Amino acid sequence: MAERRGRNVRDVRRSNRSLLLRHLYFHPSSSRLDLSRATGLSAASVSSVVAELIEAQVVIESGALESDGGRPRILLDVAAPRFQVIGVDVGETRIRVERFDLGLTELARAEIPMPQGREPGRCAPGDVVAGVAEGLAVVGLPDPDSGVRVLGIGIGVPGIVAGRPESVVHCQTIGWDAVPLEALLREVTDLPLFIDNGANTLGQAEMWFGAGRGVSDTLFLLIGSGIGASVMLDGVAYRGSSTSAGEWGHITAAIGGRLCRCGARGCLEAYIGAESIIARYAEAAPAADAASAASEEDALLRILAAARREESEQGRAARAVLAETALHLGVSIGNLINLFNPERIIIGGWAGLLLAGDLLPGVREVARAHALRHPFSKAAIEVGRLGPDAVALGAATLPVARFLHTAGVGPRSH
Amino acid sequence: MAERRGRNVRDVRRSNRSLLLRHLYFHPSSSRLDLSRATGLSAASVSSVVAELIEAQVVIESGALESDGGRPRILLDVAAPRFQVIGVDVGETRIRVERFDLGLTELARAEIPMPQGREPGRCAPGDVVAGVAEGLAVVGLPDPDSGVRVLGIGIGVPGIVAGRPESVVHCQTIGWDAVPLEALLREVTDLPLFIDNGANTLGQAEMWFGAGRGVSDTLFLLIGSGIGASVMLDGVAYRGSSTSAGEWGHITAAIGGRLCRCGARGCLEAYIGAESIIARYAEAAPAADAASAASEEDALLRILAAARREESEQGRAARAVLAETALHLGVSIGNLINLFNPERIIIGGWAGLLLAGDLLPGVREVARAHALRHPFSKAAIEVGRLGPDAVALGAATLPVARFLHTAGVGPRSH
DNA sequence: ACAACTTAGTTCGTGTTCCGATTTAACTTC
DNA sequence: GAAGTTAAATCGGAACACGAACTAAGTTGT
Repeated sequence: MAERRGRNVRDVRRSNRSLLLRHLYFHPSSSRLDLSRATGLSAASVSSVVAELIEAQVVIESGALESDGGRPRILLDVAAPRFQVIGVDVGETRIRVERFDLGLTELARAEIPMPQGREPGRCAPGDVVAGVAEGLAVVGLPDPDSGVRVLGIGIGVPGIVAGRPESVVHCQTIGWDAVPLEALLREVTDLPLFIDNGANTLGQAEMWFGAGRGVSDTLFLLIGSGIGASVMLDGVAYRGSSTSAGEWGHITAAIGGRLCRCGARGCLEAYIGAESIIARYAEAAPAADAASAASEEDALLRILAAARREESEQGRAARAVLAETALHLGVSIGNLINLFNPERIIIGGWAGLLLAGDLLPGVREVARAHALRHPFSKAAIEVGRLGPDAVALGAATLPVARFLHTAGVGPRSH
Repeated sequence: MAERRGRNVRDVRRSNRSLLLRHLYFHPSSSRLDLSRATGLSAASVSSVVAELIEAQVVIESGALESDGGRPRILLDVAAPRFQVIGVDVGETRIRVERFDLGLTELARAEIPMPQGREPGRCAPGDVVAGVAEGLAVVGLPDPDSGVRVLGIGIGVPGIVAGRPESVVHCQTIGWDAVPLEALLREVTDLPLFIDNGANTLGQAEMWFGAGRGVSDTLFLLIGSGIGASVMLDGVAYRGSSTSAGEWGHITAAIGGRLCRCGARGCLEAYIGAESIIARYAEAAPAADAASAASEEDALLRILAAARREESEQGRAARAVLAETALHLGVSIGNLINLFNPERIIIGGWAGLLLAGDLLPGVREVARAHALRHPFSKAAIEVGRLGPDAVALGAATLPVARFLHTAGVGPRSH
């Protein structure tokens, strides 16, 4: 128990350097005095650490503020253009690769469709690696002579990421069992790799730039074709003892209930995921036109539209299916509130964003009825702000987070 | 985000002092060299810090090890007899108060029955305060001239403990809403108070001295008349944003299901708690003798015995009720494994310990069938080792934990 | 126009702290 | 009793944050 190592006097500097850099990253254009006040460090210490960061070209003086009666403040900023990161979103149907600068301004992007194998929803690890390699080639790298350093590649995948130090990916729904993705990808790149669950990376993006800003205990619910969740405790993703925490999709919502694509019965995903909503509607209203939809997104939009048509048979069927979805989502959110006592619950994913418009009030009410009063009153249930395409953005935050943590003195080739 | 304060060079000393003291507490009779090796601190630093702790009379030299060819090791120990703590278990039917030394060796105990009010299961806050005061008087305090310092009183209560800095207790089942227990108790004692949920304190006891030793991510499930849980992440209780995390009893196990004593329908407690088991058996086998049992414990024992009688009507009813209980417990454990990815799940509480003998294999199997393969394979489902009476012991760990954290330099009257 | 303010940032001396090297302490073994 | 061995203490050096004093770079008032 409590086997943390003893602290060194140099750890103090490391910790303070990282603290100042993080503050500067999330509060751009601060002066040294701002930093001093925000962190509690003395002005002398801030001066000293900032000088070091400027010396290392991690921070730059970016201007000065108009004076109001004294010496003007010199504004500091992270030297965002000098560092770049790459974010990858491995989806079941396509791979998206984006290149960003340190400030996560997008510089280039590529989208590679996945070859659909014999069985739908199954993709070979080799195809994913090839797709990532192709995407990396398209987005390119900065000119090696420019002095720009690429910090690493963050990758969001639709499965459980386990194993240390080499990441291994499990995903029952697409048939991956202990795929050594990190080792496979190392064949196509030398850059540091940061692999995480896609729900986690999307949640991370919302924490940094979306509905989770400044909140520490947050649950991010990703509702797409299937569903997943990311548990953010104390501002960072909680991973559990073997990095698979937050597997929300396959908790049992109804014993002996509907068959799920994972093979079990009564999984929550079989009531909330878009695939299941579409299937349930097709069962309830066989004559409906949803089957002819071009995509899942299109099909879900048609169901939402049908639900608004008062008198038709299909309207009744659509309303029943959506009501069942809202009921299960609300109950599950109530349960999560009791278990985790979060400050905020964020609903995201492409289906979640589509559904939230019509369903959110009902979901809130069901959650209220099924949660204890006290924790419910502290939990805000909100909709994600970033859209479903932020998985790559969130993945790119992973190398950035490492950089901020090490304050640029990590393993560098310098 | 990340608004931690800057670190000081004196924080290093504080942190190392606490680290060494904690190590010494959990690994008694270590030498300075043992400490150095275990913490990574240099021998010089260990010497210096230990000298300080000895000077402060927090640590003593307690002997020497036989030499094996060189200077013998001097053994160090925490000066346990110089410090005492008090643990209180506030139950629905009785209050237990125990006095311990720092090593949590019991020195005195008292058990005060609670006056049963008009409605069963409702107890007035005033009665609790009076009961605690009476218990404190019985266990007494050390002689003021002895130099023994009492670090504080830890209190485990059956409800949600919220509020800072003054603890306020909510409990829907016994009718407490925002009871300012800390303020009320301050009327009867001047000692520092540490109030927490009883499931948390019992879980804490298991973490320090029972089935959770050395494990960091653990869920402790308390099954008594009602049920509760304690979520231990990274070795300490996770409390959520407003300290009510782990409210496992009133998550919804079946939508529109059995009526729970909290007023909602389908709560897990209505399927797993001893009160519900007894009620369900009484419904299924009205002729049974369980109703005449002297206590809930007695009633549950009779149901377990009935279930073992092959051919009787009552045996079938008992088996059906217990099977339903095992099913819901297993499903819920499977869900918790998916969500939290714990290293260990510990079943405790008086009813949990009684049930585990017969039900555990079935519960494990159900959990396996309802959890994802990967996280299930990492989670051990075990039975608590400390018995149900360790709530007071666990409560007493709270002031001890604070003492170890501050290494004896906290707010002292010295 | 120039002194008097005002605010931002730097420099410097001081006190803590950990650490490596060396020394001292306390044994055993030959 | 000399040599060897292991444990612990001591000492000087380096890293660090901090407070106080100081410098820099403006505005304001007369």
